[in-house]
Amino acid sequence: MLDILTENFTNNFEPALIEEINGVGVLKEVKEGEKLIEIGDYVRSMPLLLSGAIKILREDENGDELLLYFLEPGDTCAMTLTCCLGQKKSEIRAIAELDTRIIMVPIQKMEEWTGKYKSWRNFVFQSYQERLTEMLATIDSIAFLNMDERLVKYLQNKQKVTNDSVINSTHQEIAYELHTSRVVVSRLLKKLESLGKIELYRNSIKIISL
Amino acid sequence: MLDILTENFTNNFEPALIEEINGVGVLKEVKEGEKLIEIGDYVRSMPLLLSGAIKILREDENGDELLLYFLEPGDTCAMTLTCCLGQKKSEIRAIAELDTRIIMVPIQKMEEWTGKYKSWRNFVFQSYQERLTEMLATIDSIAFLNMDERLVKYLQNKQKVTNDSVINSTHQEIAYELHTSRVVVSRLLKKLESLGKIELYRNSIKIISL
DNA sequence: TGTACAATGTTACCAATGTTACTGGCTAAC
DNA sequence: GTTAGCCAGTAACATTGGTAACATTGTACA
Repeated sequence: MLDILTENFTNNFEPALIEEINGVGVLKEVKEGEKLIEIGDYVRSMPLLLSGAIKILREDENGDELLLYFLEPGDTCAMTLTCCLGQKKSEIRAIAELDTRIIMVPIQKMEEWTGKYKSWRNFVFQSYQERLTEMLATIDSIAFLNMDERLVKYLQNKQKVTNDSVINSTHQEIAYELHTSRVVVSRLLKKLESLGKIELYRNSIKIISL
Repeated sequence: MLDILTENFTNNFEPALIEEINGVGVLKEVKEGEKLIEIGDYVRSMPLLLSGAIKILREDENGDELLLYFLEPGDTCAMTLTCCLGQKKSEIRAIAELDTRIIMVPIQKMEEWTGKYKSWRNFVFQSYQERLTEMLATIDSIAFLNMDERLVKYLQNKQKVTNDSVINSTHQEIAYELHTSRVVVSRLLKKLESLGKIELYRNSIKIISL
């Protein structure tokens, strides 16, 4: 695990900290589609993402979903931080977008390290910053863009995160994440296909150029 | 200033920290409507809000606005924190919603204190948490609610922040903050009035019960 | 007092999006 | 091979909210 850590976080963390993480952290592997955190869960440890990707979802009282953003290698979940510190329940759902490896660090350590390691503090602050920025981007999309533009952004984002120009999702799944209906997604995808920007197949979408 | 500080932040900060803030902080008074930060500004100091309220706005490339949330006494601007640390430009606009008093703290101090004072760290983390929570609430509103419900929330929020059941805004101003049009706001307000929930006057709205 | 202008009221219409319903194709499981 | 169920395409229609245009009212000020 020391190797993986050094490889992924060496730019940020001093060796002593890497050593400590290695001492208390627990490596966890999750399969694509597996749920990591459910809304209402209490969170007792903090994830450091080594490989793969995790999608963070919001849900309203009717069970309607909305994709907030993706976590990528080197990221941590700022929401989790706050949950840990405040002993609060999770406000979001986290699901592995790909097969993913994470290191789980107990909360107490995380608090101790903020006093002890400058690099850790910077890491935590940077994580918050990134999350706030992602949230702003999400707000921009919902507030200022039409559904067709949101769909394009969604596809681009998905391509980037999975590093694959073929997206293996059904229209229904996309509709959930954008909080719209399957019919609307089908309609807009068909339009994109007729413009030659994507190709549609059963259970998958091939991105040509967006 | 020491008095004001003790009064507003004594629950959070240890005396030594209050002392330090008192030493380097600069008291600033801003009038209602005055702009504190513009999108693209570099931010060099961090605001601690003593009294009044500040509204935080987002804008897209067309100049369309959207109200994100309000800062209230005891709050600080998490966006500013990240801007300071990362030497980034502001992503948001900040305007005094009421006559407001703030203490401006230089960035260098803020970084120093995160290593030195546990209470400061907690304050900063808590600020981030509150901001993330507010952003989630904003996302919920935009994504899951119709305009009539968003308008009601807006009015409730405004009432709470200003501590006044009379809202002194034009329909056009409300439309900007909700990112909709004046006609729509007028339409929906009229409906609320006919339901006996508000009373409409020129330049003001009186909230009866929402 | 009259004029100009800002704020609001109101209507008609349109575009975007959501909803419902039905179709046929594909595929896994038997 | 048959069947059941998921997936996608499509049409028809409903709803929400945005746009344009114009009328009316309130207010400041010449």
